Amino acid sequence: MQVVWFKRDLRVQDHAALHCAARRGTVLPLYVVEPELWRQPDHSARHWEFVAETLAGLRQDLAQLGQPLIIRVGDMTDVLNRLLQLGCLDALWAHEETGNNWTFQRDKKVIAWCRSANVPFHQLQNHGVVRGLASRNGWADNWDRIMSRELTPPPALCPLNIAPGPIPDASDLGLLPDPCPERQVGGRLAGVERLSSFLSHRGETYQRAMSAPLAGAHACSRVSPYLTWGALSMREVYQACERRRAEIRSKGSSWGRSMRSFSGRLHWHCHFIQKLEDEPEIEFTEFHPLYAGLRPEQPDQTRLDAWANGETGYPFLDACMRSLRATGWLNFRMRAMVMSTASYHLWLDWRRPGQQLARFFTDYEPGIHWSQVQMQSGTTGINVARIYNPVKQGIDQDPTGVFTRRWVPELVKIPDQFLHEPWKADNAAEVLGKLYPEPIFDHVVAAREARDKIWGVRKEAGFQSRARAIQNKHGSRKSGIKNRGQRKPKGPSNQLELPF
DNA sequence: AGTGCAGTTGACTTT
DNA sequence: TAAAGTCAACTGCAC
Repeated sequence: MQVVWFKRDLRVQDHAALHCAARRGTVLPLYVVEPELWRQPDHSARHWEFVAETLAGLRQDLAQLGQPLIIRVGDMTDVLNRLLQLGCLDALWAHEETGNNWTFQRDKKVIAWCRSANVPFHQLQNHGVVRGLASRNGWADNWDRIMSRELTPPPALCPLNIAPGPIPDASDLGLLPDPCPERQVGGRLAGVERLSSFLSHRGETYQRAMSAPLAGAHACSRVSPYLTWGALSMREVYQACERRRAEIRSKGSSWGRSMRSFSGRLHWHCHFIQKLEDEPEIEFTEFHPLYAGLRPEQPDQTRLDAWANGETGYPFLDACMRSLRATGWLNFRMRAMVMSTASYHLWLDWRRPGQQLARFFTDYEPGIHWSQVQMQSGTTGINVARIYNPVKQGIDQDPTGVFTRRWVPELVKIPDQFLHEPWKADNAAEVLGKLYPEPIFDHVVAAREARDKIWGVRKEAGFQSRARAIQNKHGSRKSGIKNRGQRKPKGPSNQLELPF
C-alpha cells in the first residue's frame, strides 16, 4: 500500500505526493497527530484547533475521492511500525517539510526508519523551497517556473476497510487553554472563500490599507493560515493572483498596484522559508555570530509578561498585542513593531518573544517566522536595525484611535488628542497606574540605547566580511547590501545648465 | 513688487 | 517592513 503522509499540506488539490502515490497503487491517506510536536514551545492550541478543522474538511474531500483520511495519534515511527506489521506499507509519500527543529529531527528519524525497514520514502518538493540548494543565484526565476506549472489534479482512490480514527481535541493532547475568539476558521472551504473574496473585491485597497491594523484586517488577503497548513497550495494562490492581474489591467490603478504588491509578497513567502531550509540553526542561533549574547540570555519575566499581555503602557502597542491574542493575526507592519519593541526597547533575547509570537500567530510558518524575528531584532547582519516608534506608529496607523480604543477600553477617559501618549493628558493621574499601566520603558531613551548597541557591533572587527557571506548565502539577488552603492547614476537633468 | 524671515516640505544621509 | 537628522528649496506673510 502507498501511504501518503499528510503534514502541513492538508488538501487534495495540487498535492503531488497524493497524485504520484495514486499512480503507483492503492493509497492509504494518513495524518499522524504527534503529541510531542504539539507540546513544543512554538505550538499552541489555536494551531491545533485550526488544523483539526482543516482535517475534518480534508477527510471529507478524500472520502469524495474514494477513501477518507485515516488519523492516528502517536509517534510517527510507532505508527509506521504498526502499518508495516499489518503489511500495509509498501512505500511512504510526503512533501518535503521546512519546519522547526523538532520536525526536522523527526523527519531524520523517519528517513532512518524507512531505510532500516527497507521502505521507499518519496519526499516531493513543497511550494517553491529547494532542498539541498547550492546557491541563491537564479532562485527567483526558478520559483517563477515552479509556480507556473500546471496544478496537480486530485486522483481517484480505492476504498479501504480501515477505521478512520477520531480527531482529538486540544485538551486530549494536553494543550493549555488558548482562547482565540476571533480566530480564522480552518478548512479549505474557508481558505478558498478568503482567496476569492480578496481577489474579487477586498483586495482593491490592499496596497493602501494593509499597514493599518483595522483596515488591513479586511484589505489583506488573510490566506496565510491556509498556506501554512496547506489547505491552499502556493501554486494555486499565485496562479489565481496572476490571472487576476491580467484581468484587471484595464481597471483602475489601485487594483494594479495592489495585485503587484500581493504577488511580490507571495514571492517573499518562499524566499524566507528557504533561509530556514538552508540553515535550520536560525531557529536558535543568530544569523550573524557577533550578535550572539548581546542581550541577557534569560529574559526579564516581568517585562516579557507585560509585553505579551498587552500591558506595557503604550496604548497602540498593547492594542496590537491584545488584538493578536484574540484574533491570531496581525498585519505585517504591526508584527514587526511588536517584535521590535521586545528586542530593542525591552532588550529581551529574541528566542522567548519569538516563541510567544509563534504561539499567537494562527499562520505560524517557521521559516518566515524565525527569519523575521531575527530581522526585527537586528541579528541578521544583512539588514539595518529598524526600530519602530510605538507612539509614531499609533499616530500614523490609527489616527482616529478606533482600533486602540477597541482593545484598550480602560483609556475611555483619555481625550483623543492624547490617546497614544496618555501620560500627557490633564487627567493622566486618574487613569495611569490605576486602570492602565504607566509606560514600562521610555521609548525615546530605550530606542537610542538599543540603536547604539546594535550599531556598536557593526563597527567590530570582522563584522563586514561575515555579513557579506550571509548576504551571499541568504540574500535576495534583487535587493540587499550586495547591490547597495551600485545604483544607477542619475540621468541627465531635464533643466538646461548654462553658465549664464 | 521686492525683501527678509520663520516655518514647511522633500530628498537624502546617518544611525 | 524605521526614525531622526541635515540641508536646500519653497511658501506664506509682514513690511
